[in-house]
Amino acid sequence: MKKIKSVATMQDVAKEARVSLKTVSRVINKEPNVSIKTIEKVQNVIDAIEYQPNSFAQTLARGKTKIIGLLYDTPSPNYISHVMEGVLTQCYKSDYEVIIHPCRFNETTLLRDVELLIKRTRLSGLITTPPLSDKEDLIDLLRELDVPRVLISPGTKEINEPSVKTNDREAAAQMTNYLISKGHTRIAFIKGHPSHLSVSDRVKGFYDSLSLANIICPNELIESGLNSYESGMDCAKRLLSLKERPTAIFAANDEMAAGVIKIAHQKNLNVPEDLSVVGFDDTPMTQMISPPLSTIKQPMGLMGEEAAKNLINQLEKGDEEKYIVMNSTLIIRDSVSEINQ
Amino acid sequence: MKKIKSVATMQDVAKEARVSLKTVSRVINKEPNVSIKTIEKVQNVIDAIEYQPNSFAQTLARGKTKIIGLLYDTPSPNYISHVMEGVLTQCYKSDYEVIIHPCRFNETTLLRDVELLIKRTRLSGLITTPPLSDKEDLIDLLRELDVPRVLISPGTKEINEPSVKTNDREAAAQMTNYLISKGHTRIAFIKGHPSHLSVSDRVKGFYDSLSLANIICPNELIESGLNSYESGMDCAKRLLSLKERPTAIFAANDEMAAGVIKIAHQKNLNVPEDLSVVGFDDTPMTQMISPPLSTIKQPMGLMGEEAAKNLINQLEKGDEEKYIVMNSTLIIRDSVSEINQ
DNA sequence: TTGAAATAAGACAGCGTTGTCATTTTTGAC
DNA sequence: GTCAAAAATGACAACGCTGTCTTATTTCAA
Repeated sequence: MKKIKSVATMQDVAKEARVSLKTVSRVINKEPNVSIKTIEKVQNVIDAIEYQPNSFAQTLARGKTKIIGLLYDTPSPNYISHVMEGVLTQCYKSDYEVIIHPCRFNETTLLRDVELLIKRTRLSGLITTPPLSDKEDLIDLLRELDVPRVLISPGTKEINEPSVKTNDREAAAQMTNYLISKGHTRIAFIKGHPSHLSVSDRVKGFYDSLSLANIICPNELIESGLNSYESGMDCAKRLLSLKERPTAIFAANDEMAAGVIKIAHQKNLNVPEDLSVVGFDDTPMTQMISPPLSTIKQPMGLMGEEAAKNLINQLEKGDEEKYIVMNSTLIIRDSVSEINQ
Repeated sequence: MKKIKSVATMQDVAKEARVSLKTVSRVINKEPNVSIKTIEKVQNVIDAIEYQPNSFAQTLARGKTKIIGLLYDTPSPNYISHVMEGVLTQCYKSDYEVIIHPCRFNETTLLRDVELLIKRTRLSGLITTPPLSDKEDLIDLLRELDVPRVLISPGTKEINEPSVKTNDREAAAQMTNYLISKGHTRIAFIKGHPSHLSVSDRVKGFYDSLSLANIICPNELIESGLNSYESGMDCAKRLLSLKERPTAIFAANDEMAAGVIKIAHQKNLNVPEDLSVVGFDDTPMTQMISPPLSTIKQPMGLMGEEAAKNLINQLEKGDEEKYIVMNSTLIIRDSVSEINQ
């Protein structure tokens, strides 16, 4: 059974334009040494017959792919879908395909899995999202396999890898300043999941701000959550049972902050009158709870774009490791009130 | 510069196993007419040198791809990421790649865009999500181009296309029954965005239940929202200013329901004591607002899986159009209370 | 034991590109 | 007008696999 050729090939273009295959190839890839006249001639034919290069043939002939992998492990749907959108837009512009690959941080087969993915798809570069960006054995593997990569929001500072991060520490400090400016001095902090370094590190900015203001934060005011709504409730229960209650609670993400508000209401505390609460991430839900939560917004879409841009530059121009830092911004809503004593 | 061959090729396997290229190919593709002895011999070599077929060469030789496209247009991040996960798992199992493609429903270039996507990537099948599943000119295009396809949650009943839907109508009726069973008779409904047929159609189940219970619903109790939190607030403002207020409000999605609760609180109405509210979708936020919202949960991940399964069956076994209906389930929380008069 | 049918294995061309190298054409200084 | 250098174009193999067709081997009834 003969295949019916449904789409035009380079052969067709060449014949129609009365040039060689190679010349068409040159035009398509914008290689030098083609006369303007020829370029026009060929381009006209390409447009006329709507020729689209066969990327599989290209890949085979070139010996390398134009595919970028995006690794993720159930961060919030909100986070991943925005980052993904950014990556997709950018890759689309540069003619790269994206392969989205869900992973399970804890599965023992993770490394093996990723290695197979790389071999199978021959992808040419990889973007990781938290918490995978902090998984050292994974990063080691990529380094070993010599896979160009960009890590989104790795938690560790010293990491020597191309990455895109936000200035969470500064933003957390700003938010703390804001609380202090409202008169709060007894401020609690709920840290994030220990394996989500980028989240659990947010406490640093908190300390920065406090020490600048000469406020000492007793240990009892620092809780460790697991990023979930439920864990936020648990931490809040403890914090709000303290003999001397905090007047404000800063949670390392919005879900936990929502848990705090829930418990506050259960204990008949009004937010923000009796207790100020702030979160981190600006998930859509923050506008729907009451009171609307003050929080910090990361430019997630842009981070995806920057990561892709960075990676593509590595691939095409051989640009070396680059660290990009983007700005998170304070979103002030109604969950904080002034304290006057 | 000679390329360094980093991965094994079929050639290597053939040489090592002392058979022809074609025989290796047969083993890999599980073609008949290979002796068990040979299969084992070849398989051993494959395992030993960790050979992975080059999918680009395969594709080129076979003349068709193993790629499935997933089209989406900003439904909620929650929705798309779950559906995506389902599609990915299923495709992964069957060795298909997935290309995720964001679209803009309203952009005039949409059709052109999708056509280019198809030509460029040579994808062999396509899955659409709402609201794209209802865009007739898009579906027509796919039919014209003869692209195998599965629509997720198309709104129109009569559509003659392979699809995966939920029994939203029945679920909405159940939810209404539930409200009626709690003594409510004056129940309002907030419809969804008109171009999201699957959402805006949810009102039908509402009517089904009412007429079965011989309850007449005056027009003033039917509002049209736009799926957003804000539009939910707008509708609620109107509904709660009615001379005779509804005792319960059923919103076609959770965001709008959250908007209703917000307005109720603003008007000093307690939910559920003074007003019962229910939603649709079971977004995570429903557990974090107060009170936690009763709602309807779609098996989003499974829908993605089924859609992919359905499509792959079409592609490989030539199975014809298939309509799959899945069950949505009621999630009862604390936003409804009994009425006693 | 023979021979025809069934089964197993291989040779080779092609899929649609790009890289390398060879060839032709153009350019411009003298 | 000449000729060397530069620019433009082309021929052809290769990328790694699969489809088609051919050939070798095994099976088993008579």
